Amino acid sequence: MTTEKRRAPAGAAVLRGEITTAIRRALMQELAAVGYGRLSIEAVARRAGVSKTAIYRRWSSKVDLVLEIVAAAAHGKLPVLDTGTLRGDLALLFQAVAHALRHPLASQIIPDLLAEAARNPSIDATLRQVLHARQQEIGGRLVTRAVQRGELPADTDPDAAIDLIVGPLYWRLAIARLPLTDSYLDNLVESVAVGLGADTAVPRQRDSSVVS
Amino acid sequence: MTTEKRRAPAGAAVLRGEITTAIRRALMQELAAVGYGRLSIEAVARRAGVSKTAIYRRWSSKVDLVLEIVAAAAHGKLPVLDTGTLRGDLALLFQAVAHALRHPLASQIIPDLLAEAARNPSIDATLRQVLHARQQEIGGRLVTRAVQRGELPADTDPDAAIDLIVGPLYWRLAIARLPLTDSYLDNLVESVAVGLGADTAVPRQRDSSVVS
DNA sequence: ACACGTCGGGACGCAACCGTACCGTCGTTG
DNA sequence: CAACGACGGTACGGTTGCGTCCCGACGTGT
Repeated sequence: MTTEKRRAPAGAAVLRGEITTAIRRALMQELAAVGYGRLSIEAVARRAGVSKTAIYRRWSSKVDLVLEIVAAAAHGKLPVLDTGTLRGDLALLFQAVAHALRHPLASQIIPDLLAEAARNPSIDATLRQVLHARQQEIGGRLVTRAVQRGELPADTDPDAAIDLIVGPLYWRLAIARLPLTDSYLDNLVESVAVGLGADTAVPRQRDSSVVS
Repeated sequence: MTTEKRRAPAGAAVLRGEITTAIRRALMQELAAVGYGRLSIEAVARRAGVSKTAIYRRWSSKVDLVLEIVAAAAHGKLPVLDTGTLRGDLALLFQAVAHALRHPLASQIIPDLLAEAARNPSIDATLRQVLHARQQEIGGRLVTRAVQRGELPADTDPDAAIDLIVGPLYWRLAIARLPLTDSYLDNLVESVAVGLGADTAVPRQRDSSVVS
């Protein structure tokens, strides 16, 4: 390999970032429009206003393209949350999830890819990495802190808690596609908190409320 | 139209039920294998061991085929439930849903079609008819009876209740694809019941910092 | 026994897409 | 300033699937 002796690409021989950006945007739109199953490279190229070669020079195949872009888009989303109370954490988490799923692109792409993950190991692995792992981490932290505060029983199952936290919101936004109001979110916070095992009603702190 | 004067088809000129059945089965398998997006009539015909014509004689297009068969398969599933208690109703409903989603075919087909419904009005309408409407009906009845028994507050929002009931189980089975144990279901029944506003757990005192 | 008429099967034309090879273009580097 | 070399775009063969048409086969009703 004489790669060391060749000079680095420069000038017109370097990838133009604007075109890469256009491909990314077109892919997301196309993914939302037709889904992963019907996704075609040619359609992405048409929508982006570039040639197929421009895509194949950057990614080797359809899965590569989708995985890289989706992973990048889903990375660094949810914030670190520590409001001091279980209900505060839940409210913040729900706001973040709701905001993410309000994007029409996300609300169409995510269910589609989750369904595709059931039959495509590569997609499954990537989604588990960027979505599930992240949710488990955040949910696990949320539960752990709540247990430490004494808001939840010590034997709370983190996985079950995540189901209870994420399930209802995901169902409403991504499946049933019903509107989401502030009062609904408030009620959901209370329902989930109580369902997890927290004391009912107004957050009367039992003792020291400041734990950080 | 002289259809009245023509005699009815008979003998070899009548649809053979065995072939119709083979097509149905092949469609479900193919749908689970490649999803609605990539579904092809030819693949269904190959898998069923019949000719394309056999399919086109029965259904006019791909959407017709999928909609008719899926609607039929999803029809008459969930039982009428009235166990006398909210927790009993929930346990029974969860058992039914879990049983339905245990079928690998269903657990792959349903999320796929739900995702496809976001962009295909025909599928959306059909699914709302056979799934959502049914769930809303059952969930609504469950809530109504619980309210009448005094187990739930009178102002319980049926839609929100359905999110809380169906969401966690659907998430675990269809999205996260984690295993489902009896103890998990028991805990889920209790969590959902309490989350909906029912009195906590076994008639212990609400002090219950120790919950097992 | 015969005619009826739909059956399932194979073949065809058409369209879309994949992945690649080739072409002229263009900016940087020596 | 000239050569380098990857750039974006077009064209191409191969593959797959759609929807339709024609064919012989076959079982019932007259």
